[in-house]
Amino acid sequence: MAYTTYDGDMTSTPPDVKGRIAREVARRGAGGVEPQVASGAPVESDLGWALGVVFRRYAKAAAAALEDVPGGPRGYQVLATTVAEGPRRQLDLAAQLAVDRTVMTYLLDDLEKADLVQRQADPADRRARLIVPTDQGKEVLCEMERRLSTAEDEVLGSLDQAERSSFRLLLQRVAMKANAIDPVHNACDLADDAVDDC
Amino acid sequence: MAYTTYDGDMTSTPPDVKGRIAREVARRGAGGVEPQVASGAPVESDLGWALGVVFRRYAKAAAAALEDVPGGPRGYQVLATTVAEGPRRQLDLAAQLAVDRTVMTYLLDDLEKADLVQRQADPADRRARLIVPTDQGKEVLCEMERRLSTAEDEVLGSLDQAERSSFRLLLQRVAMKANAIDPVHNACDLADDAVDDC
DNA sequence: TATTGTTATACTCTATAACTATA
DNA sequence: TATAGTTATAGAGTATAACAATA
Repeated sequence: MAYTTYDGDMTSTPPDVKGRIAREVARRGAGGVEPQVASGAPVESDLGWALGVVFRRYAKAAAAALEDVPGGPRGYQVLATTVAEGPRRQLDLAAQLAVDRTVMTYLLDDLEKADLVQRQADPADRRARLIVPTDQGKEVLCEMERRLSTAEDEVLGSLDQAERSSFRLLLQRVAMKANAIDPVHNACDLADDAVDDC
Repeated sequence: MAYTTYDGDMTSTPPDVKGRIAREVARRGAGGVEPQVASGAPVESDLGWALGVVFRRYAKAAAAALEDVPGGPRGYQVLATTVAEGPRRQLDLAAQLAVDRTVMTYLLDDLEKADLVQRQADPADRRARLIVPTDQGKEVLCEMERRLSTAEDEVLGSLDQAERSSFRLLLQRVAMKANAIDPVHNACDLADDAVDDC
């Protein structure tokens, strides 16, 4: 029957929502004292469920938008990073994108086969390879970003413009903090050669 | 070296953030016309990255909080659902939690082994099994919910009280919409026997 | 000796298919 | 015949370990 893919869990149905409501009702119905949460707004309490649903929905939309890119979202990330930050060594790229270096090998094989990036010898270290985007890679990236932008709008469809930016802002702050606590990437050098049109 | 686990992608480092900044700078530096986004707030635009980071962080915290529950977050969900909604048939539970029925079998094996739930014969259909939580299961659930609540607070640590509830509200709305578009569960009958203290 | 990148292999988790027992 | 649940197995995706080339 094929259900959705495992996603690190905490997604799927909101058990707590209903659970908490049920227990709320039970307490009140039993004539118990008003519990901690005063109002009847227990729905907003299930962060895990909401987070999972939204994340899954976005991941799905993004995957669909990027389906023809080798490696999917990861291929996009490699492309986006190398275009934005210039040539990167394979291992650095792997670390920055939180991809195992062995996986990075396969990923780059696919991207190179599709002529989106190239592996070039690093003049400074003959062991290392520099990953550089091809012209076609840059073009494809532009298209991808357009599609991703559409996907984002789709996901946030229920919010008006003001709410949308408010949500993004709050989410961003939470993300920054989370990323600071448990950073994914260490190499945070913002050195850059700028990139042309898009 | 062991990196993080694949999570459906779109997580890890923010390639677009830097990318868009770089391209913004490039455009302006080149004396180009002011592009669509007027202000210098391109950071808030990377929904995918922020969503991924926050989701991953929460998933990690939740998994840690639930590490001693068989099946982890899924085991918790089974427990929470059966406690909140009463006995459920195995297949219904699987559908509701978006878990394959074959996976549900293993999951319940583990939960039953740990004496958190029981499989009981359904009087109405001798093929079916009703999943009911044990007393110990209910107790464990209470503890789990306490821990999850702590985990939630941790994740939202950078927001003050007002921002926090605003964020939850907006997220909830986005989630409701997403869930409506692509519903995970069909059986939305809110029938319930209430449950005792917690 | 340590590091970059590759390859081969093992492991984890999920989905498919075939089976038993009921309906 | 169709459905609830189980089992075995195949499949996708990731991580580990051993290797060649270079530092």
